[in-house]
Amino acid sequence: MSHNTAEINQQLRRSGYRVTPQRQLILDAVCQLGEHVTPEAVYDHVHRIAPTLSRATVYRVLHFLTEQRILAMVHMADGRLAYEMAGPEPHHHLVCRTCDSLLELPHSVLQSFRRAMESQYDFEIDVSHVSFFGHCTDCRDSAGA
Amino acid sequence: MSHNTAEINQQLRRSGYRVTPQRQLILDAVCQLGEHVTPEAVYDHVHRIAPTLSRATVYRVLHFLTEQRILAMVHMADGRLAYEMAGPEPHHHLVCRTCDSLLELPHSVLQSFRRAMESQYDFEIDVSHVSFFGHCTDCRDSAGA
DNA sequence: CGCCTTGTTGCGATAATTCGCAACAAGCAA
DNA sequence: TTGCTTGTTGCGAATTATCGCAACAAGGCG
Repeated sequence: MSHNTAEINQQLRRSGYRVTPQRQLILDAVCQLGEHVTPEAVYDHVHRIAPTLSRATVYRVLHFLTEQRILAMVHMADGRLAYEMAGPEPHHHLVCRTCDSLLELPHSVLQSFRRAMESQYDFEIDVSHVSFFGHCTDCRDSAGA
Repeated sequence: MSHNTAEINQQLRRSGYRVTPQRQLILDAVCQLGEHVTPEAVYDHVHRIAPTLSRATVYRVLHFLTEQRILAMVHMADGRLAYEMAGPEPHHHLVCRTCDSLLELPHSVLQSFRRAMESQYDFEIDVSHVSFFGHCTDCRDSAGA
C-alpha cells in the first residue's frame, strides 16, 4: 500500500470528518487495485473483508474521498466513472474510444492551458484529473477515420 | 426547432441507418430542451407524445446520435451525462463544481492544445465536446479555496 | 405497390447508482 | 473511562441505465 495512512487520517480529522474503518478499507482497496478502479471492483474487494459494508457506502466514500482530493475521478470511454489515488502530481489520460487504451499525460502539458483559462475567464480549472477522448495511433491507422 | 431535419435524415440514410419516428422525436426533444439535456428529461418529454417509447430506446438513441456526431455528450459536475445538439463548431464547458454553472468556451482555445497532443503523442483528440471542472470567479471568492 | 432484409424498438429482467431514515460509533470533553 | 454529539453507515426502496430477444417496420427491390 503506497499511501500515507496517518497523514490522510490527520487531514480528514483536521477538516472535521471522521476516520472510519470503512473509509480506510475503501481507500486501501483503490490503492491496491491500481488505476481507474471501478466502484464495483472496490465493492467486491472490500465486501470480502467486511461483508456488511454496503454498496451505498462504497459510492458515498468514493465521492467523499474525491471531494477531499484524496482520490481522483476518472471518466472512462463508456461514460462510467472510475477512481484512483490522487497523487501530489496530477496526471491525465488520453482515452482511445476504439481500443479503450489509456495513455498517460504528464501534468505539465495542461499547465499552460490552465493558466490561459485563469487569465481569460477567471475560472480555476481543477486539474486533479482530466480525460481526453479520441483515437490512438493504431486505431487511427486501421480505421482510417 | 433549429436543426435541419432533412439534412440529418440524409446523413443517416447515407450511412446505412434508418430514420425512425423515435429518433426524430428524441432529436427534436434534445433540440427543444436546450443545453445539457438529461436522458430522463428527454424521456419525460417524448413519453408524453409517444407513450410506448421506452427508456432503453432513449438511451440507445442518444448514444447512437452521439456516435453520428449529431449530438454531443456533456459531462456534468456530478459525473452524470447529458446531451446537446452538436453544432458544426464545437464548443466546450467550464463547469463550476460549487454552483454548477456552465461557462461556454469557444473551440479555438482548444485547438493549439489539440495540435500539441497530435504531434507529441500521435493521439487525435475528439473535441466534439470537452468539459473542464473547477470553480468560477464567484465561488472561488466566497469559498476561499 | 407489396415483399423481403435487417436495422430498430419494446418489454421485462438486470445491473448500476442514489436516497431516506433509523441505528451506530468516532472523537471530544469531563 | 463514560457519556454526548453528530457525522456515518446499513438496509431496503427508489432511480437510473443497460441487456437480451422476439416482434416490428424502414427502405430497397422487383
